[in-house]
Parts: sequence; C-alpha cells; structure tokens
Amino acid sequence: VTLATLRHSDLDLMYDRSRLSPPVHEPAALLDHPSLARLSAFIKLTPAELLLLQSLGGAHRTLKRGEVLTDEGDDQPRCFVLIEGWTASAIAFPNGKRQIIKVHMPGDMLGTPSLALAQSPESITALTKTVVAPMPLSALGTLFRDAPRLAAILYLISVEERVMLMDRLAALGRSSAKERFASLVLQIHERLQRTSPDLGNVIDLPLSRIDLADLAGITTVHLNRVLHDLADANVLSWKGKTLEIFDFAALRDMSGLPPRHLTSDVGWLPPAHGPG
Amino acid sequence: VTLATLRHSDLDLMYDRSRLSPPVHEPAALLDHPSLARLSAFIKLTPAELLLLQSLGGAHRTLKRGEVLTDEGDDQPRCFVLIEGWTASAIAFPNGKRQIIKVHMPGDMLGTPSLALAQSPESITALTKTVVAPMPLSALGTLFRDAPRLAAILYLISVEERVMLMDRLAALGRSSAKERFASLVLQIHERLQRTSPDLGNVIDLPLSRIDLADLAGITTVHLNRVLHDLADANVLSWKGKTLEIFDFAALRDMSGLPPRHLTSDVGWLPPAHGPG
DNA sequence: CGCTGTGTTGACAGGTCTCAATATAAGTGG
DNA sequence: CCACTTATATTGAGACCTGTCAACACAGCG
Repeated sequence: VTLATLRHSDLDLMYDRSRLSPPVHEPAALLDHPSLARLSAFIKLTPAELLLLQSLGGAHRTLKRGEVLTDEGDDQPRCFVLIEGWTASAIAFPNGKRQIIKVHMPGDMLGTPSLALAQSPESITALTKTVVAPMPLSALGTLFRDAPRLAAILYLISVEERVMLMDRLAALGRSSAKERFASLVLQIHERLQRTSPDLGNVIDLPLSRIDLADLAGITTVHLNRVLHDLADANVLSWKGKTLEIFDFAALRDMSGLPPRHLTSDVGWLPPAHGPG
Repeated sequence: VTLATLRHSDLDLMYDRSRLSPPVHEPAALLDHPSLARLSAFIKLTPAELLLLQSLGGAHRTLKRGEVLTDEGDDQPRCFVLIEGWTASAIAFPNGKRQIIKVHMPGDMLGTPSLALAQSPESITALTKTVVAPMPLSALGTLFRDAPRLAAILYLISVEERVMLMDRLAALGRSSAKERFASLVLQIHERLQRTSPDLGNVIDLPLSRIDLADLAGITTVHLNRVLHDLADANVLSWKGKTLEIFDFAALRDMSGLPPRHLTSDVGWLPPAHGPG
C-alpha cells in the first residue's frame, strides 16, 4: 500500500466508520480518536500520515474480559492497536507467580515485544471487554518505507515504553512495598492524564487486587496492608475499583521518582510525506 | 547527508580507521566490528547501509572509569554508540539508593531513553575506560529518511531492550535474591554470547560488588550471602571480577525465565536501499 | 442455589535490610 | 616506589518488612 494507491475503502479497515464523526474522509478529525493519542503525543500528524495509518490496520477483533490475546511462547509475532478497553501483559513463572509488566490503555500498541524474538516473552490478557485492531507485519514494513516520520514516532513510543519500564524496574529493585505502590499509582495517573488532561483525582480502574499486587510486585495480603496505611495517612482511598487520590505530593515523595515529561524537541524527525 | 553525497572522508567520523583491517573502504568487513554487532544481529547489512551508518557518527570521545556521560535530569537528549568499554545506566533515589537499569557493552546505543523525554531519566557512567561515538539527532533523522530498513532494525533493537527490561522487571518483582541474581547472570552471559559465540564459562566482568548489588536490586551484604550459597552449591564462583559458571541448568531453574532467542523472521522489513 | 474466584484479616516464619566492625584493595600524592 | 587515604569487600547480629499459611466474608456466575 502506498499513498498513491490509497482508496477510501481502505479507511474503514482500521477504524469503524460508524464510531467517527465527522466522517472518515476528514482524517484530521481522527486525531481525537484515543488510538491515535500515543502517536500524536510527540507531534501533530499530517492528513497524509493519518490516511496511511488507517490503511494499515486489519479488521477489528473483540475480546471478552479474561480472554487471552497472546500467550507466552507464541512463535508468531502479532501486533495490535488497542482501540477500546484495557489489557495486561504479564510474565509467568513456573512456580505460579506472575509479574504484570504493564497495563495497556486505548491507543497503546500490543505485542510489539514479540517482534524482536522467536517466541513472545509475554502473555496479553483482556482486563475488560476489549477491541483491538491487528497490525500486520507487512504494514509495519510499509510504514517504515513510506512514512519515515511516523516510523520515527513509533520509535519514540518504543523508547517511552522503555522509560516506563525503567521506572518500574527502579521501583521494584530499590523501594519498599508502599513506595512501589505509590510510584505505580502515579505512573498510571500520569498516563491517563496524558490523554485526559482534565482528569480529576477520582479514577475508575478495571484492576482487581490480584492485578494490582502482580503489578506492584507484592502479595495481595501485603497490598491490603499498604492500602490501609495509605488510607489511614489520608493519601488515597481505593474502594472496589475506584481510586481517589488526596495527596499527590505525599505519593511523589514516597515514589522517589520525578514525573516524566515527553519531549517537545522533535526537530530531528524526518520531514512528513504528503501535505503537512 | 544522503548516500549520493557520501565521501570517503566521511568514513572516518564514526570509526577509527587505524583500528580496522581491512581498510574502511571495504565496508562489509566492518560487520566484525563490535559496534555493529547489535545492528547486524537481525539481518546482514548491505554495503550501502554500512556506508550510511559510518557517515552519521561524530568524533570519538574517551571517558575514564567512573566518569559520567549523562546525568539524570540533563535536558539535552544525547545519544552515543558504545565503541569500547562498559558503561552503566542507573536511576538514583533521593535517599541515596540507586538501581542500575542496564550495563552496556560495545555496540550498544547509549542515551536513547532521553530521546523521548524533556529530561534524561538515567545517568550513564563509565565502568571502565570507555570510547563512545556521539550520534547527533540529525543523523537519526537522516537514518529514518534514507535508510528505512536500518531504521526498522533500530526499532527492533529498542524492542529487544524492552524485552530485557521486562525480564529484569519480572525477576525483581517476583523472585528471591538468589533467583534475581541467577537471572541476571544468565542475561549477561546471553548478551555476551550473542557477540562471542565461542564464549566459555569463565567471564571477566568489570563490575564491583556494589554494581552487582545495584543491578540485582539487593544489598551488597546480602549479595555476599547469595554468592556463598551459589558457590557452596557448585553453581558458580565469582572471585574478584572473574565469574565462572559451573551449572547453567541450575541457574536457569532458579531464574524461572526461558532463554530469549532473537527472531529470524524479518521478512517484513522494508527493502534495503542501495546495492544489497 | 451452590460454586468458584476474589477480597480481607490474623498469626507466624523467614528473607532481607540495617547497623557495625574489620579486612582488603585501589587510588593518591609525596 | 612507598605511605597514606579512601573505597570496596566481607562477615556477624539483630530488627523489620514481607511472604506464607489459614480462615472466613463476599461477589459473580452458571
């Protein structure tokens, strides 16, 4: 697929036309779609880039809560764009323990770690009812060939993912359970705020206590102790699936890590193809 | 810089001609150079790609052991290719603790995490006498514009880095000190073996006990207990800076993580530019 | 309605950290 | 090259954090 051969019928492949308004032949409007939030976080995309992006996706796929999208060891690399819902990627141990590496929100790319390996290192599970758009490998090749600026943005996003992992790694390696949990909460809040700037201090999160514990690298038993402590100290309350944050400064102090701001210094990106 | 404008005088920018034989105008020979090991791990580079690569680097810079290349908070993104020696990137906490995120070996790219952020999230320190080649941002742009296949390989390398972080994250989150250490040793061995296939079971590593502890996410005090245990169990011995591994299977069992094999399925990569 | 998975709490054990002291190695300046 | 200083390495003892085990309440779901 090249820009020259793009047809309007291609546009429906990645995004459901019915969910969009104004209609899909006005690609700039797609900037609002959550699945483009990550891509447009660094720099505004051009209409031509949006057209290309949309031409690359496959038909949507829907998963129920708990359904597995990718299993550890799968030897066929498969990537998706998360359109709707939350998923979690995790590494399981032979002794039954597991570590959730990351929870994915709409706009995140799923399965990219499998691109580099012969077998997928992670399993991806739906935390909620979920809609994904497959991203065929050939589409990635097309993107690198025809849209160098988009490719560079994809690279930046991968780098951003690494930074998030670095922060988690530092937290798990060098802080207490309470501190781990604090940095986890802040990171999730930061990510949500990136797509919802007007996010308040009350958040609904589709995460069970087991998920939370597997994310923070502690047991559910101890997670409860941590939650109690933080509630007693009026830092936050987490009832059911509703998180309410009272004291961001206290959380930040506990975490020991600074907030991460995306760069705006993207002058080095190659020029966009097509009309800007 | 485009391929058409490449001059031989460009070739000396990235690699010291005197260290190479056969001479630099035979670019295929450069595949042997350690700094290209990572890039050529997925697919053999074409002469044109090698030429472009060499044209992108800046003048070498040498660091003494302990010297700092990048500090946390630096607001100017700066990337390098590690030519010689080892470095470590770490995140420090206000209370004085620090977590080493990764040790870098020749061929690794340094500083890429700073590309995505307004401030560098990590500090990079030389563990040995070190030689780096700066990689200006403009060069990255050129690479994405003129060498789509190289750009895609760069992306794959970033993904590979993420997988290594994922494994560390899982280890730090869900295993004991001994298990953390076992997976760390295996990962380092795996990385070394990727560039030295004939690597034996005796390795010299320029890592102090403090470095090791900061990598494994434990204290030096406890690291000593772990080392004793593993030596008593005839799994490995670590005298001074020399590691000798006796029982890989035992290490693998402890780690709980499988070995990671790079993919050979790179048919999706865009075509190489220039003569293949 | 029973069943299975999740959430919560208590008591206990064990792993890891902290503190402290000493031995050894590395680095520095004369 | 040596004496001095500093950083690193090692070991022990005690405290504390966190995991394990167990029991029970509760919710979701067939």
